[in-house]
Amino acid sequence: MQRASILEYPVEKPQTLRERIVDFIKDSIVSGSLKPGERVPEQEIAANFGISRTPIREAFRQLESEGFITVTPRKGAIVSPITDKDVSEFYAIKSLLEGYGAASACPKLQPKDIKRLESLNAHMEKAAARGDVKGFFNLDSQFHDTFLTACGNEKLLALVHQLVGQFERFRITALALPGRMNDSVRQHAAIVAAFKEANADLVRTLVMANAERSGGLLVEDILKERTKYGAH
Amino acid sequence: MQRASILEYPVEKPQTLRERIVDFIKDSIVSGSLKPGERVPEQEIAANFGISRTPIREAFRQLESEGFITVTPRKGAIVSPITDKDVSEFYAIKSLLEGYGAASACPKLQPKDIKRLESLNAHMEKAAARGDVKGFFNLDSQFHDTFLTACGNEKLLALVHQLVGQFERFRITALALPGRMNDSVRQHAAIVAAFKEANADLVRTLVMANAERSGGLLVEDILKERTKYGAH
DNA sequence: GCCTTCTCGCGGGTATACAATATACTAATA
DNA sequence: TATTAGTATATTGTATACCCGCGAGAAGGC
Repeated sequence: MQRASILEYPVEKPQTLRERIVDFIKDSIVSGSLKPGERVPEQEIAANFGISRTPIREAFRQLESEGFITVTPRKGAIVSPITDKDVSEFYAIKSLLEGYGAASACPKLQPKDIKRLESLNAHMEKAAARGDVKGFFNLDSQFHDTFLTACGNEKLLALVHQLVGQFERFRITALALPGRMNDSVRQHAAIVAAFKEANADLVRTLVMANAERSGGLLVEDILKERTKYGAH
Repeated sequence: MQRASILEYPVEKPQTLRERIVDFIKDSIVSGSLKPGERVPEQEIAANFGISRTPIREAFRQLESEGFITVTPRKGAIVSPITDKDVSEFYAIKSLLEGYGAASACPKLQPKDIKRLESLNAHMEKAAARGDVKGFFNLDSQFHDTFLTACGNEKLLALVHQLVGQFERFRITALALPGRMNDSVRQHAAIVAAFKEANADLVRTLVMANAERSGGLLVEDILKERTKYGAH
């Protein structure tokens, strides 16, 4: 039984094999090394990790519930395909939930929260300048989490996290679209200004616009890609 | 997410043992025979069903992801405790999602959908008159599903289903509060009228009010119960 | 030559055995 | 008597073996 000698994660290290497998597969899907529609055979993973199928099967159940993979009995698991409709629907929901969260957070936001938002956006501007999509993405997540946490609705926060986790690879694609990061920095600045004014309705509108813009651009991009492939 | 076990015709039974276990535990929790905080030992279930622990453990992973149980490694599973804060947060989110879904469905709703809504509400009125909470609940679910389906956002529908499934026992409690069913029938009538006018904003407002009223009354009731117990 | 059917093998579903850990209980000591 | 350390037991985590459904490919009939 190998113990603790596998791989040390920075902060929180999964305890059970199942959790490690869940993280591994999620990362593989999000990073793109596992593509939508691709099969995910239990035995192969078991062999690669040198473990039995049991923890892997349990990981599959969890990943299935969270929407990462699709399992058909007696046939096996594949990475869940995601269509432009899925993306479009996702952004509509994200926009709604974040808009509400932001508006709710508005009267509760502390000066230090505002400072944090400003600081994060400043860092995002730098990340945009050097074209650091991944860094920008992380800062952006923190930006949104700041007001989603402040709004106090923990279920909302958890729900948004679940959704964005599933669509992470698409959101990164959206940020990588030309000009999108700088665009987003400007939108964030407007959001912070609205927070300062404690204008909840404006905050909601701006936050929703931020999400919808990302979504709109991304769907457009996906359709363009599809047309390109369709022409071939 | 699994299909709702409520209105399901007994045509197709779950194929795998795991699915059967998932349904069984869900039903037990929703019906109240498994209480929040109560332990859910693998072995006991395995013995009762005369099967091994393997399918049960897989069912646990799924139930955990859907929020029904809470599993701590090497300690075991308990039915997820639900606080008044959870209920309050749930209704806030339900209100948001359904409000949006209703508003989106507004311009798309066909005459037959409106007729369906009216018919369902008429049946609800009868159910209310004879105090049939469970029947009312089923009709109410169909009522909401009608416009959530019409809105076309499948992810939204799935998300709402996941949430309401988890809070089913509380929603039934809410309906059982004195006068709530007749109250709800009146609210539904107003919603149908707004749909007929194709007034999307009004529809959204009314649908949100419908959810918030249930939530408010239920939280009130929970707090009252708690005070009562605290006095003992 | 094509279609049908049977068989076989791959892979997922389940059972069982074993390892590891948390909790309860006991006992010993201050 | 109270506290704590040690042990026993129960329960979860993991590994392995077996079973069976499903599809691919071979074999035989038309």
